[in-house]
Amino acid sequence: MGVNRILDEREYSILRALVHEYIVTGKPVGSRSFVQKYSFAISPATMRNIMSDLESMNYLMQPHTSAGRIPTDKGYRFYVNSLLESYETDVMDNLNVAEDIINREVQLGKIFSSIAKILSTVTGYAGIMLEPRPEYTVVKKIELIHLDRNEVIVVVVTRTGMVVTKKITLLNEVSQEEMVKYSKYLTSELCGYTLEDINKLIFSTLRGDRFAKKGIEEALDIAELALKGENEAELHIVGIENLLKIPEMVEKERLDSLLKIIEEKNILRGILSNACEIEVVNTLIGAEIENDDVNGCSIITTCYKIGNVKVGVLGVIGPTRMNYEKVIPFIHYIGSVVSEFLTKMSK
Amino acid sequence: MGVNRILDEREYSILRALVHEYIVTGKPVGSRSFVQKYSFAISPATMRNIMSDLESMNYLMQPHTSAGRIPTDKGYRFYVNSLLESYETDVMDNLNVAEDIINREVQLGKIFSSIAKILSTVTGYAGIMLEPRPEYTVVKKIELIHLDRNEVIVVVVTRTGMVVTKKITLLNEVSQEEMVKYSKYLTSELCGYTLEDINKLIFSTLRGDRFAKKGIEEALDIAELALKGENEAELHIVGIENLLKIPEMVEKERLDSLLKIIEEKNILRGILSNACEIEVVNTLIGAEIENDDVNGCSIITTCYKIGNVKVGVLGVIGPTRMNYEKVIPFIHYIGSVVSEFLTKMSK
DNA sequence: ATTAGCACTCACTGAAAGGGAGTGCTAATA
DNA sequence: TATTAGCACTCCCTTTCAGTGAGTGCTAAT
Repeated sequence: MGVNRILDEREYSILRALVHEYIVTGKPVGSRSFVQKYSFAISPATMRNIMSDLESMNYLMQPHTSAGRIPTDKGYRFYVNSLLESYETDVMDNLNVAEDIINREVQLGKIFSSIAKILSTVTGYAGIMLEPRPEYTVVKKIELIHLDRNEVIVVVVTRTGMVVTKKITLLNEVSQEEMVKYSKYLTSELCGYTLEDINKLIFSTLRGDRFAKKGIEEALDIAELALKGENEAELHIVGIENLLKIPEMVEKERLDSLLKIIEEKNILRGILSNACEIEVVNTLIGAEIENDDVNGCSIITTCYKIGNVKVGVLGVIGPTRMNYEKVIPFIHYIGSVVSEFLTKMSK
Repeated sequence: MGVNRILDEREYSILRALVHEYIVTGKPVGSRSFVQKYSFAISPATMRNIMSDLESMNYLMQPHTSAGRIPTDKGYRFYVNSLLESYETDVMDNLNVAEDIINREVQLGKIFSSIAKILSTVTGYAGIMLEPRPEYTVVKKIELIHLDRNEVIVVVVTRTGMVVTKKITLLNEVSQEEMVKYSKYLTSELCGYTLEDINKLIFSTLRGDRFAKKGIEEALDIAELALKGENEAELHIVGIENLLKIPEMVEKERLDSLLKIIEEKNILRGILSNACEIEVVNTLIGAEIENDDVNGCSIITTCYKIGNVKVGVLGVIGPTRMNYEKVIPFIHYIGSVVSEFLTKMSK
C-alpha cells in the first residue's frame, strides 16, 4: 500500500466527511460515533481499518494513541482540493451585502481597512488586506494646502480614489499664491505616473529641465518629501478578536503564533507577496505557510486587480480547522467585487 | 475603627508599597515576604494587623482565606491619588520621541490611528483614540472630483488637516465644469463651519436663498449626501495584542470583557464621552467603569484640545493591575503634544 | 503597641484509581 | 477476500486524597 496511491471512492468520501466533521466539532473523530453519525454502511471495525490506512498515507493522525483521528495538513489540503472541484458550478448567492457595502457606504480614504473589516465580520476570522503596491498606484492629482509660514499639507489623490496626506516642513517661507501654482504644475507633470515611477524617474528628468519656470525646484522638493518613503504597501489586519473566540487559538502555542504575525507585519507581508501572483484563491494550510514561528494557522487569499493588473492581496487568517467550504468561495467573491470596484474607480 | 478614617503615615506608606508590589509581581502579597523584601522595621505579625485594618477599610482583599492581600479598586484608587500628589513637580524626560513622531512622520489622514498606535506601543497596553467630535470639526475646503457619468468623489479637508473622502452616486449626469463650479461654491459657503452646523443649519439656510445661482441645489445635494451621517466620532483601538501578553487578561472572564469592549465600540464610546469634559488625566479603575460587562480593566484617559476647546479623548486600556506610575504622566504628556499639534494645524 | 508562638486554612502538587472512548489484533463469517 | 464481532489494551481525563508551604487570626507575653 503505497503512501501516495490514489484513494478509492469509499476512502475519498470518508476522508472528506471526516475532515468536515473535525472542522465542525473540533474533536478527534473516533470510529464508532463517526459511523453512527454519518450512517456509513460499514462497521466501526472496518472504519478503523480505513482510518488506519488513511493514517499511513499521512492524511490523518492521532493526537495520542487510543484517540480518534484528526486531519494532518495533507488531510486539509485533500479536503480543500476536493472542495475546489465541486465549486466549478457553484453560485455565490446572498452575498450581495458586501457588494452594497463596498459600493455605497465606503469612505474612500478608508476603503482598504473597510474591506478588511468586511472579510473579518463575514467569515468570523481575521481579515487581511494588502494595499496596492506602489508600483501600481497611479497619481491623479496633487494639491498643496498652505498651513503655516513654512508648513504645507500635500494631498495626493490616486486613481483608485485613495487619498494620502502629509505635512511637510520647508526651509523657506512660501506664499499662498505659489502653492496654487505648484499644485497645478505638479498635477500636470506627475498625473498618470505611478508612485514608483515618480520616485525613480520623474524627479531626475524634471530637475534636468533647466528651461522650466523658476520656482519649480521648490515644488519638486515638496513633492519629493511627500512621496518619499511611500514605497511599502500598507497591510491591514482586522478582527483579531474573532480569533480569540476560537478555543484552540487561545492555547499558548497558537496564541504566540498569532502575536508574532500581528506584531511583525513583515512576516505576513512576505507570505502575501508570494500569493500576489496567483490568480485563483490560494490556501496555505498549516506548515504550507513556510515560517517556523507560525503554527496551526491557515491563510486564504486571492489577489485583486485593477483592469488586468494584479495589484494587491486580500484574504483571511484563521486556525487550520477553518470553514474552508464557506470561506474559499467568499474570498473569491470579494476579490472580484474589489477588482471591479477599483477598476471602475480608476477609469 | 471607621471604614473611612484617614490613614496614618505608616499605613499610608505600607499600602502604597503593597499596591506597587502587587502591580509589579501580580501575586498576592503576604506579610512575611513583604516585610523582608521592603525591610520594614516591623514584624510580620504587626504587618498582618495593619493589613487586616486596611482590609476592613476596603483597601485590600484576599483572593481566598490564607492567601496574601491584593488591592481592591479602592486600593488602586488610593495608590493613583497618592501618585498624583507627587507628580506636581515631576518632569517627563526622554519622551520627545513621541513628539517627533507626531510632528514629522505622520500621514495626516492617519494621524489619529497613528497616535493610538503610539499610545499602545509605548505603554504596552491598548491605545484608544476618540476622534474630534463633529461639532468641533471645522470644514476648510470641499473639492469634488468627477469620476464617472454620475459618480463623484467628495473630498472634505478639515481645519485639523483630516481628509474625509466619499463616493457619491447622483441621479443626473454632471459635467466636469459643473464640478469645478460646485467645488468653489461649496468651499466658499461652508468653509469655517463645523460638520454639525453644516448638517443642522446651513443647508436649510442656503436652500432658502432663492436668488442664488442656478445649479446650486445640486451642489447642496452632493454636499448633504457626503456629510450626512458623519455625526459620530471615529474610535480607534490599537494594540489588543499587547493585552494578550498579560497572563491575567487571558483568563476567561477578562477575555470576555475585552472582547465585549472591542466589539461593541459604543460601550467604550459612552465611557469616553463622559471623560471628555475632564481636563486632567482621568483614571477609571475596575468597577469605576460603570459597565456590568467589563471586569478587571482600567482605563486611563485625557482630553485633547484645539485652542481652548476640548474636542476629543485619548488614552489606554489595560488590566487594573496597570503600571499607573508610568502610564499616567505619559498620557498627560501625549495629551498636551496632540493638543499643541492640532491647535497649530488649525490656525 | 508590638511581637512570638501556635493552630488553622487553603491553593497547589503529584500520585493513585476508575471511567470512557478509542485503538489494534485475531478469529469467525458471508 | 473483505467485513465484522469480540476482546484486551491504551491513554486521556477526572476525581480523590494526602502532603507541603505560604499565608492567616488569635492569644499571651513583652
